[in-house]
Amino acid sequence: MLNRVVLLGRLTKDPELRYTPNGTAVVTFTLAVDRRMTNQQGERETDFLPIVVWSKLAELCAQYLKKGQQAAVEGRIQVRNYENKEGRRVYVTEIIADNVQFLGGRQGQSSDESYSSGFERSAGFDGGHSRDSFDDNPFANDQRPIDISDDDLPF
Amino acid sequence: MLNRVVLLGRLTKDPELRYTPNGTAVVTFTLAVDRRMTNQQGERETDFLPIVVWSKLAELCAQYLKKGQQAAVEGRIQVRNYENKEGRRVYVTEIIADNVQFLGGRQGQSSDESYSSGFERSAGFDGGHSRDSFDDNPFANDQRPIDISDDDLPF
Amino acid sequence: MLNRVVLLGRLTKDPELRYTPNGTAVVTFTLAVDRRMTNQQGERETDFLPIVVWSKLAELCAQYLKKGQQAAVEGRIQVRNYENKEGRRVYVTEIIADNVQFLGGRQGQSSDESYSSGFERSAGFDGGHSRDSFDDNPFANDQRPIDISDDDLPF
Amino acid sequence: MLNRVVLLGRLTKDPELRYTPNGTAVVTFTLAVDRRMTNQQGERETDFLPIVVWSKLAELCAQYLKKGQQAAVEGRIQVRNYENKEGRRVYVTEIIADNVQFLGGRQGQSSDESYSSGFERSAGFDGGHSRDSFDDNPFANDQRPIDISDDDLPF
DNA sequence: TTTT
DNA sequence: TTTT
Repeated sequence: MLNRVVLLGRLTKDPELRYTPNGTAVVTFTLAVDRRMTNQQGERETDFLPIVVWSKLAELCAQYLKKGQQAAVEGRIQVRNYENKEGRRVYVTEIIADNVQFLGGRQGQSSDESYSSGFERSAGFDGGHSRDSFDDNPFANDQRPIDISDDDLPF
Repeated sequence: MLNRVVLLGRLTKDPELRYTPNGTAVVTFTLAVDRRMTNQQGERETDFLPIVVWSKLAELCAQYLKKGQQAAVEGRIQVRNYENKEGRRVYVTEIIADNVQFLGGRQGQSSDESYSSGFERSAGFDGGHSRDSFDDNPFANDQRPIDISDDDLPF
Repeated sequence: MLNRVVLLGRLTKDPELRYTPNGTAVVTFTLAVDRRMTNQQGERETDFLPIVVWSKLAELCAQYLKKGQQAAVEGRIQVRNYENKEGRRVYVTEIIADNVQFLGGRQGQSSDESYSSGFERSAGFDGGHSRDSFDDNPFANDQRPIDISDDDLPF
Repeated sequence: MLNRVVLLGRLTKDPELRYTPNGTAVVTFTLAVDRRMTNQQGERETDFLPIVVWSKLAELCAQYLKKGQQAAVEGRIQVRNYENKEGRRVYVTEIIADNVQFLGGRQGQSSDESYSSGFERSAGFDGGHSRDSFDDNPFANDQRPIDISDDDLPF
């Protein structure tokens, strides 16, 4: 009915660009959004929110956004679910963006850093964690199998 | 930094009111929000979004909102995580509401229905389902142990 | 860049449907939106916000919305300006809606009331007021000459 | 009831800081927000939206925001009206902000430029225009008499 | 697991 | 100029 989200934060990594079998572009990235209020211990916490962008805008994001850069994201919250290898239904909450504004990157942005973030990514997000443990992590949307169905298209 | 959500939908059940050890009220409910677009099969899908409301507003929600009623909810998206009994970290995405507007209920609202939904609630939300299967469900926020910590307070 | 508005309020009158020379539908109405806080005198004030809707959605609004009904409106703020008959530039702030949700009408809604509001409308909105006094009123968007230009189309 | 706005744009001038008789800070500035769509002539238009910020946040804005800088603004739309010297009621639409995020300034930001924008301001916003013509301009909120009433406080 |  |  009415489902609108506006976020401002920073990319935790370079965006991941993929294509559906039909050739539609999809980009995913995580936006680190600081909370305005500090917690009881006086620390500022951060929410890590998974963003999904489709089509032309996806390609623009892949081209212009990099790890550490600020972005404003507008879209809607959506819940996707799938069955993991243990036969459990896993629910994933994502923001499907229809407007992304690229804001200035971080100050000392060197191409080195960009490269290294590319490397981190190809080396695997998941580090020493087992694949399974991520499957139940709703933010591990970058880990899901490459076969994005064209059913996921939001239009 | 900037994290704003506005939703319009219907309650899937009566809200659940609880209190922290310190006596702060918390209400949780699920909002069924229809998507604007139909999917490839021409069906209109629905997102079920977990809402959390604190303090005075929580008590107003518990008092005035009932299963099936429409509500407009304004707040922010937040991610909570905890360890389930299998030692896995489970992530839960919720909307922490700071403004809830009560819109007209459904037409043929009989007190019977209200009563029965009240009964369901006091009888336990979880019914015949196993505890485990809920633990990895990010929307199963009502299933988490009764001991809501005062650390969860968003102010 | 990013310009998003979400409102919840009531129509002060039936919507006004018009067509551009090209045949595109435009609907305008005013949404009465109560403020959450009361003022220093303890009164609850209301903002009267001019809404503009184009195309198919305009026709749906004209068909389903009536004076007194609640609506949720999503869109963007826009400023239009024109020259009045005294040669002064007049600025008008409006919300260009791209999503309107029709919420329940007022309780005792009789067809009589609908009829009478329809009558008021066809009898002329402007009543005994002079044309001039409206021209400098930014909310008098319904008073502007019937010749809506196709340049006003937001797409 | 529900009235939420989120904007992303650039300051057209340095913010104007003033104080109510009671000593509460108010800052006003205009945010230039580009439209996403170009018009029929293929030009990208811009909306100039008047922002008002109160209290502590006002002082932070005065301190950190400068002409040309990007800001994300969250708040609500409000309509104020007053009588101009000709006895006409003038309506002013403003965004009352309750969250302002300071984003990177423009590239070559020299203190010179800041100074010059300060100068422009003290020289008068109004340039060669007559006072009267501004009075009917809803964006001329910086021109209104210095006597901001404490009644304008939004809390 | 779900609302109309 | 206004809605409940």
